[in-house]
Amino acid sequence: MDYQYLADLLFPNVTKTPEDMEAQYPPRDLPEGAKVTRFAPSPTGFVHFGGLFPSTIGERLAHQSGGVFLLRIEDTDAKREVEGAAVGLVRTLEHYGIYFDEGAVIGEDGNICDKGAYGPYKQSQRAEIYHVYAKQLVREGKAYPVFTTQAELDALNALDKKAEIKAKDWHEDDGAQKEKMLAARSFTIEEVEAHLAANDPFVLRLLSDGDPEKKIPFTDLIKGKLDIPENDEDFVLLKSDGIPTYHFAHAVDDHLMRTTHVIRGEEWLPSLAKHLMLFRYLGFRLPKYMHIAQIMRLDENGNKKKLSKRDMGANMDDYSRMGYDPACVCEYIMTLLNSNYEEWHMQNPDKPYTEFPFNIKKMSNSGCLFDFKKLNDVSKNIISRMTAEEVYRRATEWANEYDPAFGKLLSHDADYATAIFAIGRGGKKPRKDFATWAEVKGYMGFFYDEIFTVEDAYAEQFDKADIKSALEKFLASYSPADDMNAWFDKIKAVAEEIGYASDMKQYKATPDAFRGSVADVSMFLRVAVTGKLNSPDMYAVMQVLGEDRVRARVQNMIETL
RNA sequence: GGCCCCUUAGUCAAACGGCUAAGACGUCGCCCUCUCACGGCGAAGAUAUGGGUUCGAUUCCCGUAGGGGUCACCA
Repeated sequence: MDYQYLADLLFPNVTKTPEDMEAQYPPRDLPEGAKVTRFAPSPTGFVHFGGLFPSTIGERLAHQSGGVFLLRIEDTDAKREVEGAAVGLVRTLEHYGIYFDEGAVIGEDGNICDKGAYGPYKQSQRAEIYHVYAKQLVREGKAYPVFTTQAELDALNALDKKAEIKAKDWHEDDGAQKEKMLAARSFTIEEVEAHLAANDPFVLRLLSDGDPEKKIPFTDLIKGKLDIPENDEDFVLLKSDGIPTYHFAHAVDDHLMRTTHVIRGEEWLPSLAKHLMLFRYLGFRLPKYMHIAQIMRLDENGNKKKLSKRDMGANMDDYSRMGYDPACVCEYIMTLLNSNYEEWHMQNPDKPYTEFPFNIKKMSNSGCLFDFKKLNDVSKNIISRMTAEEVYRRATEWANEYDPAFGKLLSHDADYATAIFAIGRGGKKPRKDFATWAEVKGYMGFFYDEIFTVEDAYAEQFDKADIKSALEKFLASYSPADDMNAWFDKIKAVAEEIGYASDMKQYKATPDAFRGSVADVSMFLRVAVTGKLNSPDMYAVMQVLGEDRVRARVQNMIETL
């Protein structure tokens, strides 16, 4: 067979050569050891929690080494593409502090556009480039066309692929599949000419020379040494619309974009053999690979399952809705990514995670379960270290979007709100009251008369006459000018006046000698003033609330009893 | 089913082949304390399993089991 002739027949318009491509996309001029990484999502929806892992790793490795981190949009499947998804992806990644040096960025018109010399960065715009290499492979007898009629193609597209595959009985189908593949390899130039004349579409398949009995030694940066069986499948390179499959695009793009480290999920491990063959056929130098373990969830039977789109916690936008601060999510991701991160963070509590020396060797090779409890703990710690102003700003931002009524209350008096957030903040042992901005309202909503309420039931467990008399006595002596000790001495005095113990040690030793204790008196005040059974320090609460509100609420309680 | 990956407490995990197998989250108890939160102290809890190699195995090798992934003109 005259492969040069076949190549010209199939790709008459391709005049450029791989050498031209090499000249157009030369090796990058970067310092020794600089890594070029990329995030390459397909624009089929939102950013998945699992997607934040490879992108965080890529970002860290590139920027830590003085390299380049780029975004490539893998939109080779027009059928699955979701309108506007690419823009959404970029915005969400930005929300989590992930920025790209190069690739697809959001332009001034709000649409995706290119930045950098190695583009285009949308695969759908790179058809010409792929065809150069496709033609080269045909010319070398390493790839061949398989024709179908338009009618057959339409029928194929109409099938629900996933459902069809699921129903398939693999071991019975295997042999037939193979025979079909081998049959497709034999064709004549005349047949090709006839098909082309009839305008029949074709796919381009790789002509595999592999033997799966033979194993290729391979080292993955995370998984370690692996033995990969050679690929023996004539897989599709170009689909009938001329757009490449993932495999072909991966080889061409990552070579021409000069990617040094390919970071992707371990679900790609089974197709690695295809990629090894492609890089060999194309004469490309193989990049380093990092196949990262999947994030798992528990299914109803208690088994681990890959965290997938529909699962709780999969959509990164959900975290915003739930009120998780992006900084907290990033922190949690770092703890999962590098096992020594937490130790480092304890030693460097004030440094941002970008200063942490990210280490590929410290990455886990097995999939971990997503743990909200741990996320909450990490979040509480981070928020507890923020200043009151910062907490106010972020909580208000969140509320304005997801709870506008509460957002309005917060915004109405910034100083008041900030004073509330300042309670118990700062110092070595700050309060850790909330892990999400959504919890803020429940914690401090009582400071606002608009949403302040008292559950009647709270007073039921005490003697109403005692409560009333304690509150009245409190009002008689209360002065906002008192310092904390003076304030508490007055509470103790009230306790004694109504026959309650003012000394807790004494009360605990002989509880039967008293009707109650100063703790109970404090509780009367707490219920009256906060409407809750627990609250931050009552002195601090009253100071922030101010005399008018305190008196009004206590008075109201007295009248209600 | 074939192929591939994985396996240390409930979860995340540390341990050049070498002390009583770290630490964090969670759980429970005690202390501190005007309640809560914080903090302090403590407890329970793990090398899936069977063989080998070795003076010695969580670590290396083989088998078994379990879990996961993948097998498209999807990525």
